[in-house]
Amino acid sequence: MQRIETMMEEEIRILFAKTSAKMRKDYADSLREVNIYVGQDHLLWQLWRKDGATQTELSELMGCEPPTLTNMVKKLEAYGLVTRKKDASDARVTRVFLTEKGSALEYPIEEIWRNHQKKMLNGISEEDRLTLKRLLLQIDNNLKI
Amino acid sequence: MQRIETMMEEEIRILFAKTSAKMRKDYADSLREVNIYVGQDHLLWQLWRKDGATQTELSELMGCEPPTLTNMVKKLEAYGLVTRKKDASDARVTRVFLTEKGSALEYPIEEIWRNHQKKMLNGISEEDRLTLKRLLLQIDNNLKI
DNA sequence: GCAAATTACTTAGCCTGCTAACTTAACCTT
DNA sequence: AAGGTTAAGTTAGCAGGCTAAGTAATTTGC
Repeated sequence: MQRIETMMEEEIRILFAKTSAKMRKDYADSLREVNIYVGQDHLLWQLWRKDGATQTELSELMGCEPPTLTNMVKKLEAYGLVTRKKDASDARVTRVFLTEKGSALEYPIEEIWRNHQKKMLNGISEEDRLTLKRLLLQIDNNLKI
Repeated sequence: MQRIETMMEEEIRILFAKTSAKMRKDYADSLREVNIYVGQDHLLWQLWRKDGATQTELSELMGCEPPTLTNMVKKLEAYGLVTRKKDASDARVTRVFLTEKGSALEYPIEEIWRNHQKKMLNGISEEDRLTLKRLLLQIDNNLKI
């Protein structure tokens, strides 16, 4: 009994890691069409919702550490998708703005999202989707602290 | 209607990415206790099951690309956890073996796994665990090809 | 039996992502 | 107003992970 449960937990852990890695890989392939890497779309998404956000705001929204954001912004700046401007009222703060090229990616990337979601959730009922969502939230919550 | 479904899919996609990133992070913290990085435990695990596996076998079992494996093995070799030996019958093949230090990590790392699984699945019923497993398998399968 | 194709692995060069340690600017606090 | 603390970013250095291109050994196919 105990043995079976332990085995199942192991399988879930491994399955979870395996599935999320595969999702990421599959997604990376799609994003290559628009010359973007996984994670960068997330940053752009935040800017589509709030252009001119500060780097601290962005790293909090994205759930990543400040150095990760610094690097990513630098790269997107090198690609010509965003620009950085120092905040007028607080010289410590840097705000990130979309360029025209960065804004133009919104629709193509949303299209990639839609396709990816459709592919990933194919054949899964509405009820199961709700359950999956609930379980993910619970796991997410279990990992707090 | 359509709008709601689209939003939910977006949330699942984002939630999934968020939760798996958090799992990885939380897990990385635990593994730091034994001076190991996420992914390296997976390689060691394969060797505990099959010491002396070839690199191609390992990269297939782990679902990663050969260069990823080359790098990881190199690092574990530098740490003194594994050694590499050329195969006698086929000079192209490299086999990976555990050192004593590498074997010794089996129990501590299994303990970390158990704790992590317990924490992650806390409060989730047996039925829900089965559902989660089924959904993960389905998503995994959807992403094939 | 020898050239061509395949296999196993490596190298180089990107990327995300992390921690630790640092800089600079702003804010308290006495 | 000087000195310490906090806050926002950066730099350096290390991981995993990828693709593209290269090397060397083994098969295959004529």
